[in-house]
Amino acid sequence: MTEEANKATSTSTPARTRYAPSPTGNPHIGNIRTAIFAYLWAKHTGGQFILRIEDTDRKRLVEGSLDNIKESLSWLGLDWDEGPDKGGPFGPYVQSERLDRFQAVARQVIEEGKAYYCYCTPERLDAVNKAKQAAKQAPGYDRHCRNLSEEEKQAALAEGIKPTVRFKVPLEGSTTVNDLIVKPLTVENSTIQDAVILKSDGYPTYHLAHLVDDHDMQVTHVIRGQEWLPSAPLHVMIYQALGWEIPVLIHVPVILNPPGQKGKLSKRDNAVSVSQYRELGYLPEALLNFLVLLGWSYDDHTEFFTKQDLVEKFEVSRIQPTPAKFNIEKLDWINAHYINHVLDVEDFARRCLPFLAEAGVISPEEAQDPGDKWPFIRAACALVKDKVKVLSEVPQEIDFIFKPAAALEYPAKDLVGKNESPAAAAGVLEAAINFLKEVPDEVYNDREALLSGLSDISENKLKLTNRGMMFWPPRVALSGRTKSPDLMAMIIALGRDETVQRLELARQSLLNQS
RNA sequence: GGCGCAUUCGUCUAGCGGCCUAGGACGCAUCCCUCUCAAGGAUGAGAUCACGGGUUCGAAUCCCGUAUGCGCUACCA
Repeated sequence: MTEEANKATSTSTPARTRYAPSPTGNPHIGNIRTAIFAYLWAKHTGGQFILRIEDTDRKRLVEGSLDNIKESLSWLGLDWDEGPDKGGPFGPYVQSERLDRFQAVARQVIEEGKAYYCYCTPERLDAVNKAKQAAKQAPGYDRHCRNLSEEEKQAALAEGIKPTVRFKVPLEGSTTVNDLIVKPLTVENSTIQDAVILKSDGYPTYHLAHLVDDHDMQVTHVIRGQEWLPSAPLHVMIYQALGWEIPVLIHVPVILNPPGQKGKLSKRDNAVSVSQYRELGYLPEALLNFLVLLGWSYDDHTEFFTKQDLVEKFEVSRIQPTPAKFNIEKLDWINAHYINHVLDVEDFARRCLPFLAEAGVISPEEAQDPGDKWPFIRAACALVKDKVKVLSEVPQEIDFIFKPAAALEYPAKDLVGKNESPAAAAGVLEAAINFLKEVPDEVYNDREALLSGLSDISENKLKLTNRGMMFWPPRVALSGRTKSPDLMAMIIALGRDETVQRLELARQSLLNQS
């Protein structure tokens, strides 16, 4: 590692990083991952993470975006130290509220002869582009206004044209961009356009705005998407023109579509926003864990990281320069791991509440405050905690618990299962009913005791050849399905009355059948 | 079209010149556990490190070309 890189990744100086989205809708999961990297690096070094809103394109604003952005970050646990409506020493943190500053900087560079007013109309720009393309030249601005005479300027102003401001790119030499994860990039200055830095409506473009703000807000590491790499040389030139120190640049690769699909992760066939994953039943800790591992690794074997682990172990230099494909199967695995092995029953059940309400299994009021029903709901959720991948699967897995016994619908032949005849299955049910009716509460509510009690009936009383024959009919009778949660757990969760009633109902239907 | 970045099992990755006959994980297959489904445990298939040239005693690791992928080429970010 070079000395410069060493300094850039040093943890002895607190880093100031930022997430600077445009309020143009729900933030894309790829941008969110970039935000995660920026957050982790700031926290790892004991620095600050800044949220800044880049709303300089008035045409693309989408109502409610800011709330979406804030909610996405909050849900994932990415709290920002400075930002809109939170404030901070370098506010405001919304670019449309900083116009004076951008315009002042633009004026300054013009006065220093490093930028100029451009009076070209969109029509002329378009014509120039077309002409260049027809001549098989690279498209771009022809620098027509770069050396306008005083008369020409006056004439344009007299016409009422509102000029833009363009940066005067040096005609000769080359510019080098140093990036922490991508190799140094050197380009000939002659290939760079005189980009617009201030639009005719008085708003800055990204090139000016982000740079001024990063400088003013003392951002030390610019962590952004790789789509910015081609314009990074321009940014370096502007920094140099301004005489400002260039922050450490880190261009993070994009996230690609899953195997089989081409291109960047797109919403056509995939969920691309944090809120979508939330609705699909993914846990924030799992999404965070997964996203971080998409393009970053700690070592050759660690897969699970809490936010705390990540803050401790995250290194920007270990971000992969290669775009990664989004692989939902791994996300599922990670999510299942958190549900099955990290969450406790109480926590899990609480997180299931909104999904149960959404599916109509419980009422919205109960989801808000389950009250007396909480132990029952919790027990129901506990039944499937170890088999579910996402929270949204829970309702369909346990709705049978909430239905009245008579509402369970299933083919009577399912009850027979491994038994030879409906009569045999009915016999099993009868024995189970008799047992469960009479057993004392301590036994009824003890999983192990129930198991041995039923096993005893199977082996000694009914002389069945395997336990499956004993457990199958009650399983179907209680759940109405052939794939169900643990039998003992269902018996306990349903309670004695409901259990016996369901078993009895099933027994009757078998008797009618035979 | 031009410019740029990238390239290790299907996927995410470890690897920063000899420890690599390339390691881990997801997924897949088989087996074990077992009252169904999961979970868990074990085993296995799966990459001549995109391809072709160099450099070197020695290359997945360095250099150059080609191919492929991705990005940029706006008064959008």
